Amino acid sequence: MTSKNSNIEHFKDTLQAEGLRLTSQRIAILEDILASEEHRECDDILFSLRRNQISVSRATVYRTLEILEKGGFVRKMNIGDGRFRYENKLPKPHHDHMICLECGRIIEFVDQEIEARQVHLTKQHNFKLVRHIHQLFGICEDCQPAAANKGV
Amino acid sequence: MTSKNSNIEHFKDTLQAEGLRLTSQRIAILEDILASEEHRECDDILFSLRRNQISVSRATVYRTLEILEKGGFVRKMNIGDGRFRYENKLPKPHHDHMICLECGRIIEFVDQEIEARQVHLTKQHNFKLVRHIHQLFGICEDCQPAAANKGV
DNA sequence: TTTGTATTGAGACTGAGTCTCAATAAAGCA
DNA sequence: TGCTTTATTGAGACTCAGTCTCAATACAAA
Repeated sequence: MTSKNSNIEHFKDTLQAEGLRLTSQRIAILEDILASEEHRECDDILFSLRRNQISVSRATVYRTLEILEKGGFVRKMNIGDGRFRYENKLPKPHHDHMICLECGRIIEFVDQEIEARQVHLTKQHNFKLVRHIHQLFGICEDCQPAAANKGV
Repeated sequence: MTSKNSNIEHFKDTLQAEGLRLTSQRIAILEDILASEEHRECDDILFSLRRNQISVSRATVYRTLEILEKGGFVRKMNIGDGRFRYENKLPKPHHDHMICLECGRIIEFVDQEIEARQVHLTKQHNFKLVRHIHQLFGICEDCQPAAANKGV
């Protein structure tokens, strides 16, 4: 609760620094994201808000997600299926993702050796690394029996 | 030329095996792709064909790219900007990409250590690895002076 | 050559995400 | 507190890559 409130305070400061206003919609969206550890698409967030009797338009969710992304509150990710996912970024160190092709489950991972190799490789090409995407697609533990039955 | 013809033969076999027909449009699209080492989007291929006086509809290019992808002739890639890129996959071993945020240039790379770590990490999670995406975004050598002037 | 059917082209359609604009509501100020 | 300025919101129009439809065309087996 304390950390949640401090996040709201931090958000307030971020908005003020940019000359943006603190609205009930923006707070509701941030709170909804802080309360979830999932990797959700815009409509998941929209419907989650609606379940809590909070009515916000889709446009406002997209607009707020953009502000939250720029402010470092959420991470926007593309898993290649045409829709962006957003995850609560605040308490988390950097990580990449394993994505189950069967059930969509997302497992987070980090590996220092890979991180170091990336730096090494980009240096070789005199390429200034800004960010990276590393996604491992496959079948998660739970889906392997099911996938085998389907001949995958 | 010999290898190009053998690729066309291979394509012919692939089509036949699936009960699909060998049409002039399909050959033209494959030839255009075989002649390029770039990572192009659908319209780049379409316009390249038009420059060579070959008229094919956009729908047919998309349909053929799907067949070529399934047959292992092309690789479809998503660099997160909302449009898919296609690259000639035939003579190439597996590789990943560094993508310049300034000019869009794509540099290919492979690293056996990273490949090995991926296998190791997925095994730890009892996750069956099928494919992966590893993209390093940043500023390429040529764009670094330009980017510095813009304050990037 | 005929015939059955896969393929093509043109344009309608889809769906995620963005934009527009009138109505609303923060927030600084009197 | 009320006033005023201007950012924000909501609804729906719009965009754009990619897919689908369907009548016309053209492979390819006989």
